[in-house]
Amino acid sequence: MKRIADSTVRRLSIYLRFLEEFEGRGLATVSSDELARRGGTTSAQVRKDLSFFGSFGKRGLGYSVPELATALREILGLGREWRVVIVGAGKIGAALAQYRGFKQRGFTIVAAYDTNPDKVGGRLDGIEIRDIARLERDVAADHPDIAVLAIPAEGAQAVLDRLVYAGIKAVLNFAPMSLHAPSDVTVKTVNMAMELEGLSFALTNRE
Amino acid sequence: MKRIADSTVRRLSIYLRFLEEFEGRGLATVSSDELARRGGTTSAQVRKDLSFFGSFGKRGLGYSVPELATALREILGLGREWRVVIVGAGKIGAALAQYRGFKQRGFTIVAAYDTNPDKVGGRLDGIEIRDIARLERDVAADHPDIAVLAIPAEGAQAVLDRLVYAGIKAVLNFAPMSLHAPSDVTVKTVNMAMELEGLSFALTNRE
DNA sequence: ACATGTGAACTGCTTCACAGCG
DNA sequence: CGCTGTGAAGCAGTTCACATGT
Repeated sequence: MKRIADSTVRRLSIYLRFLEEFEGRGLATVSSDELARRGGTTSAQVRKDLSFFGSFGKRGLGYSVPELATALREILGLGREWRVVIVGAGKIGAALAQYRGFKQRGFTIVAAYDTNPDKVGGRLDGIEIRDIARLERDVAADHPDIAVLAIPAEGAQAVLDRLVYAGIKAVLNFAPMSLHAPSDVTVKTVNMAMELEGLSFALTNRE
Repeated sequence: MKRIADSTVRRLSIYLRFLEEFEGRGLATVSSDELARRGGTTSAQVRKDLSFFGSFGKRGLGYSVPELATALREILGLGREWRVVIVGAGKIGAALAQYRGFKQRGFTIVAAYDTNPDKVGGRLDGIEIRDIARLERDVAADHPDIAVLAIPAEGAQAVLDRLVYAGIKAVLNFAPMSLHAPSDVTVKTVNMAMELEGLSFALTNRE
């Protein structure tokens, strides 16, 4: 398959969110223009994004809401359950563990890991907190699909290396750090510090 | 000033993080190549990024670590304190309130807001939780610089509108929602659901 | 008539490659 | 000589505009 831009995938997520809202309201069809207005983009962009994957609309009419929603779920790989482990049972890990958006979209948290002996054996919103020493063994045995890194910057690269070695192919990183991984491993970093500095820059440099 | 790409600003944040690490280790100079390797980019990119703001290096030698760090802090507007309010005292709000990276970089949380009467009057890591009804009045009186939205998707646009009306110019949004604001208001959205779907897509569509 | 699907044009970010300077 | 700073070239993502199908 042709390489798809990151920005395109992100917009597909947005479109899907609106389509689900429309599904809930029982709307039958939607136009690229309507999706664009909601998502803060253009109708041409919407059509181009979809065109990478096929033709989902009817000329003169628009898109069938349920059909397009189904197609997008298929494209985004949301038809199946993804098994997620959270590494780090601190505040961020805890916030993630109880985040309802996970389950809702087919992401099941199967375990959490921490170094702190006081936390190990406890639970995070019902999820077992295990000793991080077991990380490799568990990953090799359970084959989770995605790991979420919710640990301080210092240890992040080392834990990522261990996860990669154990066979993990997708990582969501909350440590404020650039991480390096082989090209067959996808790493997405969410960095609050960076976003705040972006706001600081915007506030400082406007005419 | 010439318009600076978002990607450039994000990389400046990354460079600054490395420079601070180097400062701590007492290194005197660094080359664009070194910064590039650490940050997962190219030396040409590093030099181009910096070139938008001036000439900070010495040919044949590289950059003075403390000088470049100072310059970047200046560029990013980190020389001053930014006053932040958090809207939403749930799990995400709580995780943010105790996040040490804020204070460390000059972002001071001055207040938190919530609708829940059980929470109002309480504290979040020492920060007072106020009734959200006071939002406009407080913003008008205290002039915080940045608002962090840590509330469910449903109410997010309405609260953003109130913040904009009250005069806020920078918002960090954690609600899984596309938000619309006037062009003089900078909104950065951190959307975990979207990132997870990006990972799902990557796992699904690789050859 | 209306809205999609898509080549072509455009815009802007990244990479190249080398002149310039310490 | 080594590394920066920067025009020029290359490339990728966005926008345009219109032919196409209903």
